[in-house]
This record gives sequence, structure tokens and C-alpha cells, in this order.
Amino acid sequence: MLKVYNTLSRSKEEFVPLVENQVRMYVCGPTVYDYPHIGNARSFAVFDTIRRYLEYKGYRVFYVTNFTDIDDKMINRANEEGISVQELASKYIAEYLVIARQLNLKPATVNPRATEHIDDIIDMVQRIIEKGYGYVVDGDVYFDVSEWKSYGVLAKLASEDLEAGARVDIDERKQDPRDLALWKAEKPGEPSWDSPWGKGRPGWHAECSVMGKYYLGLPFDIHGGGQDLTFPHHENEIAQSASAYDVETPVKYWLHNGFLTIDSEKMSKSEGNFFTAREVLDNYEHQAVRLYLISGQYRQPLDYNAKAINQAIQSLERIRNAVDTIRGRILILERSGGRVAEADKKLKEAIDKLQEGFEKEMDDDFNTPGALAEVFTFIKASNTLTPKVGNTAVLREALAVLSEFLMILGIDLQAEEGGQDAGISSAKLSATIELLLEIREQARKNKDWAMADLIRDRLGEIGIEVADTKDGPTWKVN
RNA sequence: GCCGGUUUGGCGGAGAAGCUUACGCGACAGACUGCAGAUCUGUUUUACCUGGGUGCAAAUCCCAGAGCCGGCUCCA
Repeated sequence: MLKVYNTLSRSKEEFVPLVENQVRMYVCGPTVYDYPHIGNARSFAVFDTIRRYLEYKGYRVFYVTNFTDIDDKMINRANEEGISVQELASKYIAEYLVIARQLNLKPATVNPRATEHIDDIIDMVQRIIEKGYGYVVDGDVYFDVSEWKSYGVLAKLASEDLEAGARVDIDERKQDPRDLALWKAEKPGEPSWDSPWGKGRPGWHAECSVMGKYYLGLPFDIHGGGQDLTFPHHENEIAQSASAYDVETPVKYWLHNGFLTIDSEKMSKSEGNFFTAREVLDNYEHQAVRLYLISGQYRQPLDYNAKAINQAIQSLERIRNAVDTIRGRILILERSGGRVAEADKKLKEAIDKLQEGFEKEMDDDFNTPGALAEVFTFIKASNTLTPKVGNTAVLREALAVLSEFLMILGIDLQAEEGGQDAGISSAKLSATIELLLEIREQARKNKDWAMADLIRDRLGEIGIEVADTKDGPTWKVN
């Protein structure tokens, strides 16, 4: 039974989707005004793993993650860079997609952009006004928090406490300082759209309400994002969706991932203590970065430092070695023929144990470190048993199960270097041929013509033609 | 002020009453080995913030306290 921690109830709940066998899930994507940092990457990786596990469990998952491509930050940055907001968005969306691929994120079902849904946003704002929860001042539209009695359900913030908050905007035009902007009137030089209240643009939280409803319908099952979005973003989203569309609980399960810290301090753009995902991915192997990002339980803080990444690199190496051991054993058995051995049964038992253990851990609010521990327990058993296994079927099963589970965690054994199935770059292929020729030259020096001819003939059969010159051998691919 | 989270061995990090050798990384010793790599075995002698309490039994439950981190309208 799958249990998930729901921010709404502050407790683990049994996961039961609203519609049998399918999960509708929305994860707050990036505001595309800057390079994503490694903390953003954690969020992406965590929800990707959650999504993949749900799919593993047999659910059909509709996974929506948006690009917020219009807001204050977008406008400011576009002005700084001297480009249009649209150009800015394209630039950083492209960057996001590169990082997504490097982190092995499975593409979302849809990646909608806020600016594609301006009409829907206007429609929602209008509904909110009609229901009596919004008011218009000089072309701005505000949400009237004092009218919305359940404001604070998610963040568990009582209204009075909010008023005491340190950073509430002081804006004379708001009836209540807590009120949030649903629609902002046009200012000179800003992108704007026509609306019943004059030219303007959407407020900060409108787009997620609208796109969630548009693509998934209300209510839907899972809404994810970083802990810092709990308030105000998600709180406001609930207020907007619930009031506009008459849905008491727009989202059944709210999932929030913990922060990534640097020296135990929250990493954030406003503090300036951040690494971009780009820097990290350029410096370390992508799969190791992904492994690092899911090496802690998703709700706990995760500290970023070189030691942590190095540990992930070592762990990944151990995983690969184990896989290579299994693949190597398959090669040997294919050459020599299999037989039945005592170890076959034992390895099969270890596979079953892995399956059971992995699911048990992941069923417990996606306990990825626990799940990894199960993988390593299996690897230890496999390393001992594999050299004694006589039957390729069980080895192939081990590979299949291992690959499937690692893929849920975002580690793709088929990708990049490593493994006989991985494909090989032309640089590596060349180096390999050079190596063979080096060996052949050694044989020629020793007048071991049989060996030299064997290498040349066999390469020829593969389609690689070797020719000797007085300065050394050459080769070309036919 | 209000609301959350967190504190586990040299490090990272699970576990939420009894028994987990958790797991990984690191270190040391050994086995295997033409060399290298990989792998295996053992060790790293009672790791659970503090003080109370309830249990036959507490890292785990309760109370109090301390440290650290975060939210309270920029943020994943």
C-alpha cells in the first residue's frame, strides 16, 4: 500500500487516486527568467522519480509541469538583458530542456506556458469577481482574502498571523494587506493583454490554478513543488481554484520537497548562495548528479557539497561494476554453454527480495535512500552469486529488474558509457582499434605472424580493413 | 510573535518499541590475482542532542529544555 505525506493533513495518508488506475499530477515548473539552480534540479528529479514509481505501480500518469513565462521577474530580467520577455522565455526554456535531458527526466505529458492561457486566466479572475471574492481597483484585480474563510488551510497560517508577517506588501489600494493580485494593470513598457479591466497581465499565482484545471480538471490527485511554494503560492492557488470553480478541495495530495542547502543554509537565488544546475552537470557525471539528488528522502533537507557528490559517484561505480559482472557472466555462459547450478536459485531469491524490499521502501512516501539500500543489498548478493550462476535466464532477469528499478530512480544503465549494450562513441571505437593494432604490432615484432594475421583477418570480417605501410599500420572502415 | 522541520557511528543516510550486521562512502587488515581492475571476508570494540517520565523493554512513545534550519506574499 502506497503512503504519501500530504502537506494538507501534515501526515502520511494512503494514496487512493480520484479515478481508479490513473493519476493526475501537476508540478510547479520553473519561472524561466534565469538558469535553474541545483535546488530546482532536486525538485525536478524528486517528482520525476515519484512519477516513474506511480507508473511502475500501474497507474496511468498525466504529468503536467508548467513554464511560468510572465511575471515581475521575467519583465525585470528581460529589461536588464535588453531582450523581449518572449526571447527571455525561449532562452531559458531551452536551457531547462537540456538540463531535463541530462538529469534523465521523463518528458511531461504537457509543458504548458502561462502566456498560452491568458484567456483562461481572465475567465478565472472574472469568476472570482462574480462570486464575490475579487474586487477591481484602477485596472488591478485583487483576491479578497478576508472573504475567503478557509484561507490558510495549507500553510496552517491563521489570518491574524499573516498580518503580523514581516514582508506583506504595503499597498494602499488593497482592502487588506493580505489580499493578492489576480491581475495587474499595464505599466509602460510591459507586455500586456486586453481584459475586461483594461490592459494588463496575470498576477503571480493565477497560471497554476488555471493550467491545472485546464489540463487535469478539478479536483486532481497530486500537486507538487518545493517547500517554499507552500506559502503563498499554493495557498493562493487553492483559494483561487476553490472559489472560481466551486471545488472545495482542488487537489487531494500536496507534496513538497525539502530544500537543498549549502553548508546547511538554504540555497536561494535571492541569497546568492547557489550553484546553477549547469555548473554542477558540467563538472560531474550526470547520472551521479541524479543519484545524489535522490540520495536523501525528498522531504528532508539535502546538503550540497563535493563530498556528497563524490559519494554518489562511488556508489554509481559500485552499481555499474555489479551490472558489468552480471553482463560478463552472461558472455562467458554464452561462449561455454550453461548448466544448472545451485546459485541460480539463490540469485532468483535475491531478485525476489529486491523486488519486495524496493517496493516496501518506495511505498513509504517514496523513501529513495531505503530503496537504494535494497539495491545495494541485492548487489552484494549478486556479486557473490553471479560468478557461480549457470543459467543466463536468471542473470537476464536480474539485469531487467535492476535496470527497471534504477530507471525509476533516474539512473539509466543503457545510457552513456558502460555496458555492452550501451553503444560506443566513435572516439572509443577508434581507440579500441588502435589498441588491437598495437597488440598486432607487438606480435609482428615477435614474428608471431599467426597472431598478427588473426587480428587483421578478424578485423576485416567486422569490416575494418587494415593495411601496413613502412611507417606503421593504417585502417579504415568499409 | 505565530507556524513547520530537524538533531543517528569518521562522513552521508534509513529505521519509529524488543532482534535491522540497515545501506552507502571512507579507513585498516586479509583472501583472490601474471599485472591492473573488480569482487569477497573481517575490523572500524555499547551511533542514536540533553533532562525527566511511561513500559518487562525506548534511537523509536510522553513531558520539558537546548542546538540547527526554514516559512510568515521574490524563491523548487
